[in-house]
Amino acid sequence: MNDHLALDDTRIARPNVYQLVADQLMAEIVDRGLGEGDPVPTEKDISDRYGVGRSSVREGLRMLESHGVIRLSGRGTYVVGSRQAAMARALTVLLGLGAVTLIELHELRRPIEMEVAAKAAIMRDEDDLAALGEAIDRMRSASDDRGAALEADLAFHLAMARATHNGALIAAVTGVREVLRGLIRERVIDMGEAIRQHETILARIEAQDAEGARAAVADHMTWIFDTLEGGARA
Amino acid sequence: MNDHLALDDTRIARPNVYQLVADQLMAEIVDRGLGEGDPVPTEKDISDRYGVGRSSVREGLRMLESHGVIRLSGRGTYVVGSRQAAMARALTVLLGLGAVTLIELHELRRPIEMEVAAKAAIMRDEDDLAALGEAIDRMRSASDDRGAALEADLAFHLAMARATHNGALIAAVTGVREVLRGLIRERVIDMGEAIRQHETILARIEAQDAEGARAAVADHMTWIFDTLEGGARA
DNA sequence: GAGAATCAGCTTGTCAGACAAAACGACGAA
DNA sequence: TTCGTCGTTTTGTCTGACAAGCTGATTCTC
Repeated sequence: MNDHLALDDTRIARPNVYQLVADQLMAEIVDRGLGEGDPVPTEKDISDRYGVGRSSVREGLRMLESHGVIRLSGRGTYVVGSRQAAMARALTVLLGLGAVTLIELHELRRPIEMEVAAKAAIMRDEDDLAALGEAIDRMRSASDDRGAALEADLAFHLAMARATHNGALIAAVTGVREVLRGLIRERVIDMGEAIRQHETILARIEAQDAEGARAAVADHMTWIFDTLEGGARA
Repeated sequence: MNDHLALDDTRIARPNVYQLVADQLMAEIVDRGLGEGDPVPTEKDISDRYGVGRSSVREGLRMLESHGVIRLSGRGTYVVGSRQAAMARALTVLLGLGAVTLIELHELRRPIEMEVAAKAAIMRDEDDLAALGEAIDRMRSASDDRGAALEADLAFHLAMARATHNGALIAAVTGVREVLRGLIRERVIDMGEAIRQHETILARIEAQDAEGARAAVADHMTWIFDTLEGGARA
């Protein structure tokens, strides 16, 4: 009731209550250091504490939910969502709008993964190497279960992103991974060759050979692209 | 050990009405080919046509609004938003959550811009070259107005992305650009040097020299990073 | 007749209340 | 201890209400 703003000069828009609720709630999540799965206050709680109607609270919650900042637990209450979900949501929207195709998305993925490999070679620690090795082991042991093998494949790329210790690269790889997951699942992939390529990449990262890792991932991306595009011809 | 089925795949999710409204409305925008600024049906119209309450319609609208798919026109009604807004929104959320820092974002930007330059050198047509040249001209003529010069700088990078004719690269550059705009605006930049670097990049693109363009952008990104990081020490 | 003032209507913003469905928690019974 | 019951809590959804801002038509004034 104390909002008295001048709106003629710049693009300053009078903030809506639902927007304020969303901003405030996000600040609260960050300030309290809430992590994935931690409970979010109930609608009534927020409504009472901020002195706003439940409709406005729900609209604010929808904004956070659509970015994956919060999600509905199976039991009907809200909890904090994944920290990197926002990128995947945005890419899904762009695909839905037809502003981006899967081929184009792969052309964006390629330079990102190459940079990730180079940076991972420099920044990786022992835990990162262990995670990368474990992902390859899972690819080997699950070579008869295509679904599990592909999950292990994706886990390798995520572990490589984590090894960079760069949040933006992790978010980008995670987002692209989520969106491509459905596409890749339908393709027939030569798992033996995939494992060999991942081993090469890991060897370069282990040797802290940034340019070697970058080149190995470049080859890997080219191979994946050819595989996917060949299957996509229909 | 993880042999039981992941519940993600088999989970039965009863769709919420607001989610259905958001999906349906987005499908309607795509099917009708609505572009930026085109009007979106009113809340009452949607409510009547879908036979759902206005609350649910508003919650669905909030989901689309938070991704930039729709926005409020100055005149109080909804219109279709920018096609690439979703990426910028996602990055803003990630920054707000503290999952990404501006330095990390720049480390993501660098390989993307390099790939953009290389691809632009191959894909560019005459219109693209004209747009790139015009952006540099605007940088020159506005060298006394720092705000206008920076806008022209950003316009150059956007024109370069457009020259790739790849929606994913355009969205990525646009998103990063929007988020970095605020940061860059506060920094003192040597405009003469910036113009020289842009001219070098354009010359390589014009010559269809993909690797030369990539290297020129790499130098440009390194220079920008040093400038920003120097100013960020506080 | 031309222009200005007014007024009715539409659209969004916000709140309050109502009820159903699902889940939780406490409490007592077997 | 285990199980079933029942009241409470929380989300999902709809309806109704009113304020504020804008649009467009009508009416009034010169």
